[in-house]
Parts: sequence; structure tokens; C-alpha cells
Amino acid sequence: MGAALRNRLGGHPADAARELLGATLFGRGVSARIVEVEAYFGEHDPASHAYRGRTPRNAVMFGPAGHLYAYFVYGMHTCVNVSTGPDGEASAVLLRAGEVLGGHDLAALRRPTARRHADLARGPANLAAALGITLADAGIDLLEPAVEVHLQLNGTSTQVSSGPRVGVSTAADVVWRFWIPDSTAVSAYRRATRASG
DNA sequence: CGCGAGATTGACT
DNA sequence: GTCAATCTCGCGC
Repeated sequence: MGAALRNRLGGHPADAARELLGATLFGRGVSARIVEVEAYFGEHDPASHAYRGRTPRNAVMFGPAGHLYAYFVYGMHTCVNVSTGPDGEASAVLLRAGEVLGGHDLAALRRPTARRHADLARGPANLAAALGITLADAGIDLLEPAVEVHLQLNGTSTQVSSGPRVGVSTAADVVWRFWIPDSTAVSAYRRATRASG
């Protein structure tokens, strides 16, 4: 039941990341198949928001698996994570891209600049926008089907590729990015760049 | 088509 | 004050 689902996300974040590939994310009238994710290993991972300990923002990552960790970056974008690992361990998986399955018209309204179907939920901030997920949703239990933002875990994907994480300036050598290779919605790899300005 | 830079707010040092 | 797990546009080849 709920506990069994949560157990699938309760191990190492890299294993949880593979569980999340192919899952269906529902967000306010739009559903999407998750095709690209990245694992963040909490206090062991220099690239994780939890690396320097618990703060009000990252508190959700320290809780039980299957909850939504949302954060705001670059002054304009929201990104969506799923907390993983046992209660007390601050790991999470960033959802980087999805293919819109249902609610296409609504997704298109939320993503006015998307020109192709595959671009609707391509990229972490775009995925959040297409599904209407904001900071206000942080902390909700994604394994609770009644909630208007929730996750449906499907079978483990057969085809999985892996590589370095995107936009991460530290620990860029760690291979904790996973994607489904035959998807058109996988975001392009970009090395971390300075946000000077 | 690929690369480079700007936009803009919140959280943490 | 500095930095950030990004997106999009515009320019140059």
C-alpha cells in the first residue's frame, strides 16, 4: 500500500531516481510521464541543498520519502523534487523533464513559449510550470492519490541512460542523472555556467 | 545550429 | 553581498 510505494523510494537516491523514471506525475489537470531525473545525496553531496545542514527551505528533504520539495531559483523558476531515503536522511530526486500525457491544452496555456508538444514539460522549471506546481505545494505527500498534485509509480523502465548532472558546479563527475533515451523531452546537457550579472 | 549573456528573487554566509 | 539544481532570445558562423 502506501508504505510499499514509499519503500520503493526509501533507499539510495540513485535507486529512487530509477524508480521515478516512467512514473506519472499529476498536477492540476495535467499529467506527464517522467523521462529525466537527477539524484541528490543530501549531506553527503556537495551539490545538494542539504549539504550544509537543515534549513527551513530544505526541511522536507530530511523527512520521509515521497514528499514534494519545491524550491525557487534564478529569481523566476520553480523546480520540483521528490524526497527519498529514510526519514532523517536528506536525499531527493530532481524531476527534470516529462512528456505531457493528458491535459495538453491546459499545459499549453501555462507554457505560452512552448512551440512543440515535447517542449511543454522539457526542463525542470518548465515541468513545474506545465503542471502548475509552485512553492505553495512544498511538503505535500505525493503518494496520496487524492491530492491534486501526486505521483503514480509505474513499473521500472527498461531503457535507462545515465550521465553527469546538469548545471551543477560541484561534484560534476558523479553520474547521478538518469533519463529514458528514446524520449524527445529530455533536456539538453549544459555544463554549469556562472550567473554573473 | 551552437554558444553566450541577461533576467530577477530568495536564501544563506 | 553573493550565489543559485534555469530559460530564452539573439547573434555569429
